Amino acid sequence: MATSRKAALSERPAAPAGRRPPGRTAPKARLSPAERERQIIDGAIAYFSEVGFSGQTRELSKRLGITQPLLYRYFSSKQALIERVYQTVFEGRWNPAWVSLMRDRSIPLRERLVEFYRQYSAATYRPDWLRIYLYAGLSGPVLNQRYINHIQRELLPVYCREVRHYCGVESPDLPVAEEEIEFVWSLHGGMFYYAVRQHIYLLPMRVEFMRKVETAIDNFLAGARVTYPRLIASLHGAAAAPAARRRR
Amino acid sequence: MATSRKAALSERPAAPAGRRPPGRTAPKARLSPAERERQIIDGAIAYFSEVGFSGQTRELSKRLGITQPLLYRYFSSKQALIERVYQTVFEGRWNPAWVSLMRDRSIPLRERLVEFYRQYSAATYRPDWLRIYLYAGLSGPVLNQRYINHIQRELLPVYCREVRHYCGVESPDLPVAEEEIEFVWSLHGGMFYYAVRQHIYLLPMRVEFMRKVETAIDNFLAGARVTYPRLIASLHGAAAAPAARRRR
DNA sequence: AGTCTATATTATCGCTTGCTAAATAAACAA
DNA sequence: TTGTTTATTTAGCAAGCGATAATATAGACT
Repeated sequence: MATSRKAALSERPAAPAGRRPPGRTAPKARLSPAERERQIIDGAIAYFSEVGFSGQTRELSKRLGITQPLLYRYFSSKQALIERVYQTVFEGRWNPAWVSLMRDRSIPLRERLVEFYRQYSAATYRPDWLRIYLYAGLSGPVLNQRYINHIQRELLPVYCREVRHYCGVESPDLPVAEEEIEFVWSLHGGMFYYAVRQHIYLLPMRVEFMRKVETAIDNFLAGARVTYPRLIASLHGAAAAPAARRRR
Repeated sequence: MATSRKAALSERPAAPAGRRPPGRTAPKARLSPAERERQIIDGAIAYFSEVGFSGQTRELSKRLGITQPLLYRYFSSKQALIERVYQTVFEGRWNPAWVSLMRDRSIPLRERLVEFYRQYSAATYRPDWLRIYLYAGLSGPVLNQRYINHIQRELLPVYCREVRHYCGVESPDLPVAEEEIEFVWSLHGGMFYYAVRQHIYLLPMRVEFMRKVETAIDNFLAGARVTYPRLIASLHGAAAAPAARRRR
């Protein structure tokens, strides 16, 4: 990400590379393939997130300060570049430490959730990520399915077990049910839609994000104290009956 | 443009249905301008919601069973057609009765909310609406801003006052604050994201929508009983202090 | 029927777009 | 220096696209 900023700054050099002062980063001249590739990907993320994937390769190359055929030396087709953009954005911004954070019972659950959304929003609730995420979803569900499934398998079950613990209804033997996953999706969805309103619809947000996060988490947890035990009980009733039968 | 206006004006009793070759449904015959226009718009909604607004007019006309130049007899440009699609989708599916429903205290608030989401989801949480809504937001924020502002001004303040009533903290003099609006957005956002996962990402939803709605509303209201009075109190503290001074 | 008007089609223009081949020039090795 | 390599540019094709003018024809009216 720091690299993306750096690359963005080095756009639009004036002089057509004539000489190369030693020790100075030449703005436009020959770059090493790795460097150039990186620059193209970063530029493509910025460009496509702005105009969508129907944006033209000529305009992209113009913004990069290179000619359009050069793109095809590094990517065999526009589609190949697009898929590289997807991959970079989706796989590059997930932090596995978030799962550990969520599991860390030395911190009150409320604070864990607040801290998680602070970090998660800093990584993904940004215009480029959100726009590419939505463009991707509209052009084909596969990548978003993978992303959602990742969250649903890695993060949310932990989330659920911690909410169980918080509500005093720990059932280590009872696997996390779909109803529970869906239950915590509600909280997550509220945050996501805030980000969409802010960064995609560009609405003036009159309540700061972290303040909203705290309010939403407080309400979620206060409600969970009441409704989560009921939810677990209904699952026990439905799931434990056959299990009990098996036990006999 | 002139042609499309003119065509729209000559809105004859439509359905000329009398002149049909006996025993054979004429597939491609001349239609009245109103009929043809309607057909094009409906086809455009289906087509663009599927492939996005960069879809080609030739392919659209093919699906409609007409030739491509005919589109230009009814719409001066592709952009004009697109804007007509926006207008039809966004303005055509909002039901003002939802506001009255939300205000109807002869029904318990929980049931009002459930019923609202039953109706609202039937109208808007559908692939075509959601896709056009997202495509629109990505190509420019104006229309979505208008839609969100509509919800935010017409529906959510009512929503908030009913939640106040539910939580026993009615303050008719205290205008609905931004914090309260944002508070109820959380609930709404959770529903929206469910719809996106279902209809855009095409994920297998293992908890039925209305069941999720009930769980989410129950949790929202149970939490509100605890947190909403605190929220209102903090607003009173901030807003009523000057008012109290005035009272003296 | 025959006439006329507006609907619909055929043919095509001009521009854009993804992509490629050949030419150019910067870096490097001898 | 000279030669080799390869990053980069110049030039351009072929298909696709929005849009228009000219032409044909369905259907209403007398």
